[in-house]
Amino acid sequence: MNSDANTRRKDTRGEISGCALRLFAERGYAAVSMRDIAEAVGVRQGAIYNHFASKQELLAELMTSHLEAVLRAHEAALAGVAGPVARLEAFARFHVGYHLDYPADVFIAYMELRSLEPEGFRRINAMRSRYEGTLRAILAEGAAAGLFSIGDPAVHARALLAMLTGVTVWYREGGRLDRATIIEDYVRATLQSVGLRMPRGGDKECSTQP
Amino acid sequence: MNSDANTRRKDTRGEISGCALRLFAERGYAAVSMRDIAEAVGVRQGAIYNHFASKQELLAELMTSHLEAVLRAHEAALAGVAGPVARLEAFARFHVGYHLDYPADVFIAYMELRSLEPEGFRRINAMRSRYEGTLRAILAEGAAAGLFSIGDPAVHARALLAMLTGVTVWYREGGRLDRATIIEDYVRATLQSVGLRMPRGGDKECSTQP
DNA sequence: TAGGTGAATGAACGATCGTTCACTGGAAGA
DNA sequence: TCTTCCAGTGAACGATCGTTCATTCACCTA
Repeated sequence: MNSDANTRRKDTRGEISGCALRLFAERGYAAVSMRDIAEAVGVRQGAIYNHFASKQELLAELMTSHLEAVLRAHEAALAGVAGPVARLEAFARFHVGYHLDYPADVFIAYMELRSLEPEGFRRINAMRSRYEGTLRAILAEGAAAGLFSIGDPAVHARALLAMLTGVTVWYREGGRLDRATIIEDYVRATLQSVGLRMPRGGDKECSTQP
Repeated sequence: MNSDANTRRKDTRGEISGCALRLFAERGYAAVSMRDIAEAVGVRQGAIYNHFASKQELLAELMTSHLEAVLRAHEAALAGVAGPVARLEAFARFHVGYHLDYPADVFIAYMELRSLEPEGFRRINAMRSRYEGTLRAILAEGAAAGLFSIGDPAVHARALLAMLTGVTVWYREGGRLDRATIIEDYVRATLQSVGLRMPRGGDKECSTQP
């Protein structure tokens, strides 16, 4: 029963993170109290402070670990992919897929930046800028090579990030459309937005067939 | 001095709306207190209740009047415009332009839906759905006519709305790019995203010139 | 000039906020 | 078996929350 004990061993810290993540995403940082989080975990409010120094640190921790995971996964997804077109497609595919898998993490990282106090804001905003910068670089490279037809690369990068991230706002598991279809739609919109035609021929191109 | 008196006559209700709008947009509904709003207006907190029944009603009022204005302006912008391509361009041009003019209103209407209590939520969400529906109809019509190359029209509509609305997140007056340039970039991205090439020839097409 | 009216005040309310802390209980190491 | 020690408790703190209300004030009408 030793491994069982290890498996079942309560991971209060992890549960606090998970519940706080969900609640912050649902209602917003300011609208969630430490008592709400404690109740969701199944402890009293004092217990949280055995694991996190403050509500603010809890938020910063959630955002930091999320952004570190995003940057790691993002670098892995683009590693070895060469050329602006292929890299843009890989970026879009990764971004939407990751956001479908971790909607709450992403939503918080985008929405609650303003809830961070200056120090945490600077650190976490720098990580976000790094991510945005890689997309901007792809777009600038493609435009310089004459492959993309876009206006300002920085504007287009922000436009695409907003579009791709927006999937978290409406997507719900078990809805009308499956994950793969949604990703393909967003990838298509992304590639076409820079003036490309579809990556591959016209399979499943038709939009009106049921 | 009569007209002067009328002109200078204090419009406390209007000032409360304006300050609340700005503060809600900056910090979020839950993070702004009635005392914060009162201080911004220059009155004590009790005075607000002479004009609004509650904080919740104040939020609902802001969102309702904004959405009514958007729907009115949107219908005017699309009136008489025929054909999916022209209508899509008009939609994108209107949406970005309006959002550049009223970023705080728009930001609140998108972000604070979850802060509304059930009744207000239903009413205001219905208005938002109406707006989204007109874009979805344009896309479906264009796809059915074989003009647009898109996946699911509902997905693409949400993708475009997220992209176009995202301009409010980063745009600041007096920045590097002027209003007209930004609008053109977003219009181009929108039209190209459905598989169209640029609306008009190649003037100011180059993306790398300074 | 007297009376009426709507807006602003400022103190107060009960509730809830983030946070602290002396304590308790139970499992791990000696 | 005894000791140690961390995690959890539950009450309490000062502050702040949305809201109320008796009162005061300034202005319009008659």
